[in-house]
Amino acid sequence: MPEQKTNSDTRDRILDVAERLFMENGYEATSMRMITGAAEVNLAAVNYHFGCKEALLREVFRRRLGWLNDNRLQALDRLEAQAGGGALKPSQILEAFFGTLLRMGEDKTLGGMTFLRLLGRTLTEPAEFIRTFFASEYAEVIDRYKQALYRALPDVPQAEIVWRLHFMLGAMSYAIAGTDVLRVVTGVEVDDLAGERPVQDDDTIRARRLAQRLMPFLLGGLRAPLPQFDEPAGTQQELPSKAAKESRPGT
Amino acid sequence: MPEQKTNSDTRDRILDVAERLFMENGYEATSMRMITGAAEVNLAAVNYHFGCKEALLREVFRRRLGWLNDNRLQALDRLEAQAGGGALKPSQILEAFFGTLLRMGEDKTLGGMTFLRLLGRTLTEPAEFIRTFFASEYAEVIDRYKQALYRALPDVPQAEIVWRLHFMLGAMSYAIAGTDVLRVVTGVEVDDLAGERPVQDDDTIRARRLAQRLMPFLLGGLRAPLPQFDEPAGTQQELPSKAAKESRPGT
DNA sequence: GCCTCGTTCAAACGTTCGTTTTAATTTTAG
DNA sequence: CTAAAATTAAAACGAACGTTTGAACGAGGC
Repeated sequence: MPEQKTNSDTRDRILDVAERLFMENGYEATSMRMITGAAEVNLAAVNYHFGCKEALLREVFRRRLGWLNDNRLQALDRLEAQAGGGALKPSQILEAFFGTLLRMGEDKTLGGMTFLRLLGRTLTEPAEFIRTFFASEYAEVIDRYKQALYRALPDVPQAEIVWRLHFMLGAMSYAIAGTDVLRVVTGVEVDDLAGERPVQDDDTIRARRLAQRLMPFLLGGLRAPLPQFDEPAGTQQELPSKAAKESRPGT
Repeated sequence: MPEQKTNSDTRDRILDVAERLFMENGYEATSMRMITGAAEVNLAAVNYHFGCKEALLREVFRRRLGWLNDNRLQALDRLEAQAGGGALKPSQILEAFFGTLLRMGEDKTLGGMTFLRLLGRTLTEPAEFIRTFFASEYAEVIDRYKQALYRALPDVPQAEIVWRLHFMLGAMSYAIAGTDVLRVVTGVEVDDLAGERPVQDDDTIRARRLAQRLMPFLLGGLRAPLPQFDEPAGTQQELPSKAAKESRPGT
C-alpha cells in the first residue's frame, strides 16, 4: 500500500525532478520514464509513492502552494491588523499577494524560479483535474484578497475589480513563465536590452528584478480609469479617488 | 454531378475541428483520432493533407495569424501616415495591436473566440517547434510595434517598454484564454458578478466586453510610474520577510 | 536465527499514440 | 473512353505511454 512514513529521499528526488521537467515540457509531454530516469529511481517508484501521474503533479504543487497561500493569508492578516479596521491601500494588497509569490522565486528551498515558471504555465493547462485542484487550493486566499480589494476600492464596481484581478494574474503568470515566452514574441533576451547589466545566472536577482518591474505595472493597471461602456445604460463614474491617474512614466 | 465534397472541404473541416480541440484539450492531449473522428474524415487524411501533427497545428495558426498580423501592420501604417512623422499616442498603438486581435473574437469567419482562446493558451506551450514557429510569425509585427512604442514613450527606458509589452501580452492572453482560467482562481463566473446582465452566449458581446475592460487596464499599466531600483546591496524596504517557512496549519 | 514491513527492482501488462501501407475509389485530362 | 493522378478507406505498424505485478532487498524487533 502506498503510504509514506519515512522521509525517503527517493520521494523528494522525484518531486524535485518532476517539478523541473513539468516546467520544461509541460504535463502531457513529460513521461514517467523521463522523470524516473532523471531522478535515477525505478519506474515503479512514482506509482508506489504517489499512486498515479496526476497525483504526482498535485503533490508537486501542494507542497509549494501550501506555504505560498498560508503566507499570503498571514500577510493580509498583518496588514489588516495594523490598519485597525480601515481599508488597506491597493499597493499594500498587491504587495502582499504578488510579493509573497515573487519572493518564492528568490528562495531555492521554496522551489525558486523553477516552481514559479511551472505555476505560471500550469494555470493555463486545460486539463480538468488541474483546474479543479487549483480551484480548491486557491479558494480561500482569493476570496480574502477579493474582499480586501473591494474595501480598498469602494468606488470601483466589484465586477471590474474581479476583471482586473484576472488581468493582473495573467500579467504575472506570463512574466513568471519565463523569459522564454517573451523571447518567442520579441526575439530578444530581455536582459540584453538598453544597457542593462547582463544578468548573472542567479534566480534571486531575476526574481527581484521581475518584482520591481511588475508591481508598478500591476498597480497602474488596477487604478486605471474605468472603461466607458458604449451601452445605453448610464455612464460610469470616473477614477477611484486615488491620484496618479495621468502620470507619465519617466519625467 | 456528384456532391460538392471537394478536397478543400475535408481540409477545412479538419482545420476547424483541430482548432477547437487543441483549444479545449491542448496540443499533446488532442489525438489524431479525436480530430479525425470529430471531423468525420479518415484517420490518414491529416497526414495526407498536412504531413504530420505538428504541421497541422502550424497550419491552424498560419491561416489566422497571417490575417491578424497583416492587419496589425496595416493599422500601424495608417496611424503613422496620419501622424505625419510624429510620435503616436500609446493608446493608439495599443488599440491597433490589441484591438485588431480582439476584433477577431467577434468574427466567426476569423476563428472567433475559439481561436483567441487557442492562441492565448498556446503562447505558453513549451514545445520547441511551437516557440520557433511563433517567433517567426511574430517577428516583424513585434519589431514594428516596439519601435512605435519607443517613439511614443521617449522618456521610458527601452528595456522597461519591452517588459511592459510582455506584461500586456500576458494580461491579454490570460483574459482571452477564457473565463475558465479566471473561474479556476476566483471560483465564480465573471458574468455573474455585481449585478451585471447575464451574458448571452454570443462571442461578439464577449469579445467586445473584454476589449472594453482590457484596454484601460493595459494603458494604465503601460503608463505607470517607473520602478525605483535598489541598486546597492539590498537596501529596499523591509517587507514581511520570510517567516514561518514551513507552515501548513489547518486549512 | 526468523519474521515483518516499507521499499526497490526488473519485467511485463494492455492501451493508445502518430504514422505508414495497400487497396479502392473518385477526379482529372488527353 | 481510358489512363493517370488525386483522394479516401481500412488495416496494420512499431514505439511509447501509464500502470501493475511479484519477487528481492534491507533494516529492526523478538
